[in-house]
Amino acid sequence: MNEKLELDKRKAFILATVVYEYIATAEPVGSLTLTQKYNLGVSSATIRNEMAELEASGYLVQPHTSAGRIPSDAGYRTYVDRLMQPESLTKDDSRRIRDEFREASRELADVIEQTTRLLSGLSGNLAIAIAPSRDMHAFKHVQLIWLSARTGLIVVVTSGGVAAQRVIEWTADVVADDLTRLSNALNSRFGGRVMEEIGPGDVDAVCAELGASTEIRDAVRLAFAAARQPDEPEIAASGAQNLLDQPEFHDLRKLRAILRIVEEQRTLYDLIADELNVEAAAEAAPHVRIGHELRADELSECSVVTVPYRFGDRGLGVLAILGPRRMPYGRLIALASGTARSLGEHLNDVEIR
Amino acid sequence: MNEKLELDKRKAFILATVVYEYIATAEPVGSLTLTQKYNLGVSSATIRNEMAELEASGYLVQPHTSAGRIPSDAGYRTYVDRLMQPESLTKDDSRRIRDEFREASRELADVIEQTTRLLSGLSGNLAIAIAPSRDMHAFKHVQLIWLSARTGLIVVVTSGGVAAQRVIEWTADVVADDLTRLSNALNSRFGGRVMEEIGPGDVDAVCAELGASTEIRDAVRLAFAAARQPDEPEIAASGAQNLLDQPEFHDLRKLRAILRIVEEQRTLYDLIADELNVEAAAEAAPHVRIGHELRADELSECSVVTVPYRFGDRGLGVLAILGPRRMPYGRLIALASGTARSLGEHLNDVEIR
DNA sequence: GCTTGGCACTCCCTTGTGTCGACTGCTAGC
DNA sequence: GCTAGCAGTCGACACAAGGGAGTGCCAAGC
Repeated sequence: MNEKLELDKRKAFILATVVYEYIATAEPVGSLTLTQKYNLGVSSATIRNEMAELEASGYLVQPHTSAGRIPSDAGYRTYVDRLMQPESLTKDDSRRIRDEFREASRELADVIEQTTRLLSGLSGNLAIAIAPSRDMHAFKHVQLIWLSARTGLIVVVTSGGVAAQRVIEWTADVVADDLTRLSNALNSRFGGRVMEEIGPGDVDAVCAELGASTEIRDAVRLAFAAARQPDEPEIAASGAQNLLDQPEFHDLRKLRAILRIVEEQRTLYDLIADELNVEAAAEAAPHVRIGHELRADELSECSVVTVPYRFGDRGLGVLAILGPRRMPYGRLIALASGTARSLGEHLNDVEIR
Repeated sequence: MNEKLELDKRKAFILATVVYEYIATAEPVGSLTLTQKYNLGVSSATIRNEMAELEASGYLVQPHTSAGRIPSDAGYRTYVDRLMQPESLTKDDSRRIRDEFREASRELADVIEQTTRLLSGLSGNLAIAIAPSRDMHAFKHVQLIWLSARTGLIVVVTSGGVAAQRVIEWTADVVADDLTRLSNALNSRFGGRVMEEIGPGDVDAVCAELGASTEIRDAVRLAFAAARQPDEPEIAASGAQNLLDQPEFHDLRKLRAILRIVEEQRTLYDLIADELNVEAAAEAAPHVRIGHELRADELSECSVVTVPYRFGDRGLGVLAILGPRRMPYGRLIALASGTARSLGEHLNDVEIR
């Protein structure tokens, strides 16, 4: 790969057209195709010269001598950053998104999953969603419920809904009144706070005041910990079978590598989650990572579009679309952004105030 | 397909060996292979005659003239029903199952998913689990929780854990005391009952006695309905990428058809759920369906092993393994049965009494 | 009458060959 | 700087030949 010479207008147009055409056809693009299908005003020989220079500069590559050119990572990157024209949602997509969220669940986990289904259906790729971070949720309510002398239930509610619930078994008998008093004390102490402000120490303090047993204290601690940070990352993915339609995944090894990533939620989470930190402060803008930019060999022929979405000022989640590098970036960015916006609005609507 | 003549001992052995060998190698089995790898005491010519008769009777088929034989659905069926020797769990599998459940979650949805992960890992196929039916769960507790004048939370607890929870918004102000009184009334009325005995009429009666608003009544009704019968079937599947390793799924069309079935939970549920009814009364025995017995064209080259599992006397779920017809039935039946047993025990342990 | 060795036959799969077509790079001329 | 023309490269495809695995059948043997 040589020096990246600044692209003159014609080179830029040729590069953009090659990317566009390759995305559409999945076939290497030759000089003749370009002159025939697009009005370039010059002959194919000229295009050949230009394409040779674009290849020397690292924007295009040639699969083999007698084939046309396909974009390199750098070619896609330039296309996405500078050449492509932004698209907006079509009326139809817009309507489908609106309709979907009109009937969406109030339950966070369900919403997340439903959203990936919607987005994978619209985009024809694999869609992923990470639930909004919970640290900024407002504490709403905690209730310890007496089920029997040796069992109870604890429920923590935040502005995002039921954030933790668990059944507890105790080794010593517990009285219902004690649980009620503790619930009341916790509620009055924590009311108005944001979840990230409530640490184990705060729980301990309240429990100590009321003389709660260590068993009860531990249960409350665990519930609050789970409310802030669930055991497993809250993530959903769907539409893996869409990838089968893409010619680049007809190679079984690549397909297997990707399916493995999707089934292992942890790696999937890691793949997307850096967006949570990077973009936390910045404006919620779509972000595209192409091929090797994903820093995963299995994904070197993939691209990912990520869009953070806001849950009021109460947390940040991420939507993502994963597909072949040869993806319609403009449309997918519009889809992801539009869906993220509607998702944010929906979450706002179902927020507990 | 002709008359199914009763198999004499030698035919039975040959059929069993062909199935066994084909399961192991995925290659059509010829007469020479049989005489060389297995001690049959007769020449390959004799085997050829026998195999021709087995084919005439419908137990074997020949992919093409110059190939060996592979089992037909009927061949697999006979193998599974009468020829195969039952296997028991290996020490190693046994240990892995035990270890897994030792650390398993108490949360039903998590357990189900964890189980499919375990079973797909052990079996190298696609594993599916349907959560136990809830009708026989014992009602334990219902709690209406006041969050604010216009919002509340309702939680229904059964012997299986938290069966329903939902946040409710009201259009008229609600007083905390009313919710508490209603909770108490519902609890004392329904205590000791089984969920299937609690209908909307019963809820209405209690609400009417306490003069609860129609809004509150509807919320309670919905919560009880959801506790008995969730909106979506509770089902989990994992290990789809295992199927990629099987040569029969290297054909992309077949693969896509199967992935589609797996991603559509509804069809997956329908595929497995008849076991719930059929086996409800019978003893919890493994059941194998082979090829066309599945009554789905896309699955004509697949088999499914299903094993019901009991949650005490309180409900019935199903574990299933889906894979190519050419699956190691003995091992998979042992794995599914063993996992189902451990799952039942685990659920019993975490049951709320 | 069952079994067996032998043999002709079938058909898939692999390999090799040749043709075709797409595309390139280069050169000479405008 | 652009273009037409041309030779060269290489993959895709079709086709034929050969090898190999396996069969069915038959005649001979125990």
